[in-house]
Amino acid sequence: MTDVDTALHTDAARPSRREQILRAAAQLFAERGSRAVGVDDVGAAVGVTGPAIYRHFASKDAMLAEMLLRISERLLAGGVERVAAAGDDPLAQLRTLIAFQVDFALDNPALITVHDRDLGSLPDGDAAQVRRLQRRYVEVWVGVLGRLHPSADDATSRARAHAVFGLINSTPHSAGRLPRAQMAGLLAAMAEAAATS
Amino acid sequence: MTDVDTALHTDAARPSRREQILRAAAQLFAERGSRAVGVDDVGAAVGVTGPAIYRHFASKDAMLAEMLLRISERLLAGGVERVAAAGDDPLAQLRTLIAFQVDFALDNPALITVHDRDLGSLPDGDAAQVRRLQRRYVEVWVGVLGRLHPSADDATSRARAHAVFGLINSTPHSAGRLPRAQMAGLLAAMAEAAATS
DNA sequence: CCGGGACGTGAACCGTCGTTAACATCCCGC
DNA sequence: GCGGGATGTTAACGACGGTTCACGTCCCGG
Repeated sequence: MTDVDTALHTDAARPSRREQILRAAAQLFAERGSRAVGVDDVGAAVGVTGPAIYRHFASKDAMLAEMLLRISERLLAGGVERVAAAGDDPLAQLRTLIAFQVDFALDNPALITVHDRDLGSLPDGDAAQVRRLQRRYVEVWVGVLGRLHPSADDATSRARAHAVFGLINSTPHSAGRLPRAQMAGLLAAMAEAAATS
Repeated sequence: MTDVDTALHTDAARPSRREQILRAAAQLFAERGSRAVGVDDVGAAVGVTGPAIYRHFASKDAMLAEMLLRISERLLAGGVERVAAAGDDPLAQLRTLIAFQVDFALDNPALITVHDRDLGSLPDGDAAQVRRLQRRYVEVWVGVLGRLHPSADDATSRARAHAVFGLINSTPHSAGRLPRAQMAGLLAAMAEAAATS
């Protein structure tokens, strides 16, 4: 299909418009919150007027939806892949999961912020889909944490997982103040200590 | 001053209106985000029409401002007080800080959520004041963490503090699934492990 | 008992913002 | 080189939401 061709061309090859828009929007949404950012602001950020956006997205909500869906999919896919590649040792799996999440959080503090702040301003359908993906990602962690703490029930493992997410996803609050490598090491060490405690 | 008298009377004695409104607003803001909540919604939540709110608050922003200021002040005051009461041992200080923050996070998940999601939708002046209070609270933690890790610089301690906040403040994401005492124990243990790692 | 302040109400005002419409422009393939 | 699709622009529409207004009611102190 020419559809797919075009899509591949525009989406991947050149980082063109649509992608620029998504990136700029992510930045703005993270800074001010999606509801506080106007279509005109997003347009201006890529050197275009507001309504021009509707050539690339059906609506503002659709923009936010695609953004959140991508993040959730990336996290889930990455998590599954890392765990699978880590062999059978739960501790090794935990370490690779932590490293993965830390990298993501350091590379995309803006996405982290938007991800859990603006989920609520999403149309019900999309919100549900994002939540499904999030839940599956959490379950990956729950599995690993469960094997690491055989006596703990799933509810405890889930709470532990959320706590570790909170720890690692603190990057938007403490960003840039520390060299990346140092920050990565610190977060990884803290996360592992917390997860195995 | 009659001012103070009245304030004390209305604010403390009876949990009347103004207070009801603040509580209801906190709940709604936490669920949907302050910008997605209309004045009418807040009014309806306390059995009153929208405009009635302007008998108690100068504006919607003023409501949010008072909410965030109170939280920040409560945290700072509580933190300072606990540390002072804990003697000289940095580990004892850390433990009491953690217990304090865990209690707060478990008692007020809604406030936690609003606190760092809606700070951005605050008039510049109020936002700055809230940030000042936050900073001072963080500094309390930084002091303790610094004494606990003598070789670490302040930037590291600050990052550590934010990470621990993220860990403990994960309560809105994993609320209610675990009995409170169990959740408190889990979070405290994880936080201590992370902070001392 | 009566005058005023606290508290509410419904209606109207007005700015903001997402979205659409009508109209250009540019460029690529036939 | 010509027609059409992709991409933008400006202007306008319509809804929503914060805020104000004019008007009631209730109650309490002199």
